[in-house]
Amino acid sequence: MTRTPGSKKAETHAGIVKTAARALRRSGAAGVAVADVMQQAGLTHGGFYAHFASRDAMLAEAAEQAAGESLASLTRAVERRPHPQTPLQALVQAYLSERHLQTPDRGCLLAAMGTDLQRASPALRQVATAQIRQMLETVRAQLPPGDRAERDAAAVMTLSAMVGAMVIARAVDDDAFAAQVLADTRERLAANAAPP
Amino acid sequence: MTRTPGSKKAETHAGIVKTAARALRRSGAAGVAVADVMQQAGLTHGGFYAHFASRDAMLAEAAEQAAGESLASLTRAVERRPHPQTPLQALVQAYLSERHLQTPDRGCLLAAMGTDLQRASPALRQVATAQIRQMLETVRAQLPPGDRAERDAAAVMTLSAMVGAMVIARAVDDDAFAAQVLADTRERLAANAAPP
DNA sequence: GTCATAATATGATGATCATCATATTTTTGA
DNA sequence: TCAAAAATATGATGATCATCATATTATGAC
Repeated sequence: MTRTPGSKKAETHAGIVKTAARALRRSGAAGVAVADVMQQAGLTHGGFYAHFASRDAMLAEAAEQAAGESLASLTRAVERRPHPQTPLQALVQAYLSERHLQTPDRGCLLAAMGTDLQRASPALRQVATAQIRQMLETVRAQLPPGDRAERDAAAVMTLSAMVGAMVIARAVDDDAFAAQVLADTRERLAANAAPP
Repeated sequence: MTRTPGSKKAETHAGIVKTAARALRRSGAAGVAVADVMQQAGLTHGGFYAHFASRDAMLAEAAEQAAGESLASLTRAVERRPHPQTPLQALVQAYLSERHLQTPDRGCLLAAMGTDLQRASPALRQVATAQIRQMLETVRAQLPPGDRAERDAAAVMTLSAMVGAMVIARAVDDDAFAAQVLADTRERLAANAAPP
């Protein structure tokens, strides 16, 4: 009835979701093929519907996994920041880094497939909405003090700029231009955060 | 040999491109089907390859059309701004408007399918890169004076925030939240632009 | 070790889609 | 008006893909 102890199914399921979370960021929502994900997870396509009600359901789980991973990675970057850096600087630098630019499949879901969400299934959008709220909360927690509305607005603007800059940097076919977009946005966000 | 005067082919071609420019923003790069575009343009699918070497080639032309349309619309908004508004305010308000939120197929290409570009054909990326440079130039032209590097950086940050905010606002499944994201970003960008 | 059952694999099925070959219609120059 | 050329339509073809039906294999209780 409930899950037998020692059952392997949950592990297999989690493996598929992890694989799908990478695929979703590498290929976008429309680019994820059920059979490909199963193969990359070391399985064949047939067992898929023993794990998910539909491809959409898998994508929703994958999105949650992906967003969780990248939020954890940002939090880690803030915790392990080198001494002179403020928490906000650490967060912004980690997000707008060369490393993040080059590894979409390990990074932020929004930067990888954010524009697919406006066309996505309700389940996927719901997951994404919750994750966006969490990201905003994480950014807000690093901001200097101020009244509530002001901090909220600053968090929204900061997250928007981070996401937009990464979308643009990944879109262009000129590496130097991409690097400049990231550098300029990092610099201006830092300037905003610390007005001396 | 060259185009006969009075030939209708160029008009038909332009019509297909215009239709495709809408479809590209409505459905994303992966969602545009050749036969659908042709039908929406009032034609059948068979003639397609008399107009384009491939689907990719059509998408590249469509992207150029789309970006041109939306840049023109932004420029118009700046020119026709009501009196007390600065040019930058007019631009930001037009971009981060409820109207733009609701009509992706008439708006900014980046907000509609920006995250597809990292996976797009070289031809499409090249068009997109050129259009991003033009958008940056347009933003820069509205900024208050300052040295060159400073204005460039401010333009990059402003465009990034505009694009990111629209991507986020369209992604979420909560209208009030979406409106708040736009409002907060508008407010903070205005504050940045006019530091008294 | 054996058997019931859970988990996974094999192998369709029908739909969608880009592309192309060929036929038909429209246009144009005389 | 009429035929050559241009433009568009009709109708494959083969590929990809989500989903499902059925067969096979692995697992754990006894």
